[in-house]
Amino acid sequence: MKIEDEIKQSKFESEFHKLTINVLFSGKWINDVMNQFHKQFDISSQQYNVLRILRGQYPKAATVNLISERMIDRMSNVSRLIDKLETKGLVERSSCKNDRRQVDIKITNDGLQLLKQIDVQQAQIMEKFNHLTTEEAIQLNNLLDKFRG
Amino acid sequence: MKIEDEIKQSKFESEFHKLTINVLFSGKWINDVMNQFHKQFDISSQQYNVLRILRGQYPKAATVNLISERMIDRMSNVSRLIDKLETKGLVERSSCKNDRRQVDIKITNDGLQLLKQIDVQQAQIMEKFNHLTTEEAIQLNNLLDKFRG
DNA sequence: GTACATTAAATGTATATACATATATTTGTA
DNA sequence: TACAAATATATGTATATACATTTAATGTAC
Repeated sequence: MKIEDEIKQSKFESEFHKLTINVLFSGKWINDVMNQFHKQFDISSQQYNVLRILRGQYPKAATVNLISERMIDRMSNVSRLIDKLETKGLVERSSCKNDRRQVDIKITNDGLQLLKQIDVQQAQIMEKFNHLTTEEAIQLNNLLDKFRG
Repeated sequence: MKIEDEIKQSKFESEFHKLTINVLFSGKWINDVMNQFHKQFDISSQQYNVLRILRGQYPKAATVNLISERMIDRMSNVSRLIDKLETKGLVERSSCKNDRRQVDIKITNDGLQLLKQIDVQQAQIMEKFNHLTTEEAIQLNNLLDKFRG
């Protein structure tokens, strides 16, 4: 569906103005899709993002800082996200020996299990959302990178 | 900057998975840029979006429903956004004669003035952010529309 | 070693958001 | 007409987010 129709606006000041709105809208759209999907697993998309980062480090631990740097949403409050995940038993904290300011965060077996469970369904659902060829996806990735400068 | 570097992730499951993250990231990125910019005018990007919609209708009034349909972020609580704008004297509410359930919302002169003031600076700033040719912008708009399906 | 700046993480707080529910009005229909 | 269903907006509430501040540990200059 064209962005003009999505937000019922027929005219834009320029192709670039339209693009700004299109990027904003598409970001929110995919964010909603993901949030909706993750809800059934009782985690937010941000929490999912943290779990993915921790699995990427596994079996090494990660620090709050490392997680922040790799998150899609930089503004997130990682400490409190970790609180939530810790309460659910999906991650565990332990103080870092080398630098006692830091906190080592590791994904638990339960966390890894949950991700595995999500992976399967996510792959299926993402299939349905993929309306682009690989060529087009590459092109879109490159244009978005260039858009941000 | 490539998305790989933005979130320090070198590998993605597929070009499409990377794309999902790229769209999410780019949306949040432009959202942050806009929020930061609008802050100096003491309004949020959502409030700005509402003002733009109201200017588009001017001198006609708009209803809460019409605004909702045209907003970039559909999930917004338009009633409370209008509260904020009304307090600042940028919009005014009046009950609709034809249908007393509806509320007529109109941008005030102060609201129009503020938008005019924002327009000038926004155009300048957006210039700096435009790293694409018109051809590329058109292409990116089309690919995003196709991405959402 | 002491003093001061820097860094890592956590916390406080105000505002924003998501989602359910309430209130008022209108519409459709028996 | 009466009464249920639908619609438009507003409100209640729990959670999330943005941003400033705090606490603790480390690094650095003297």
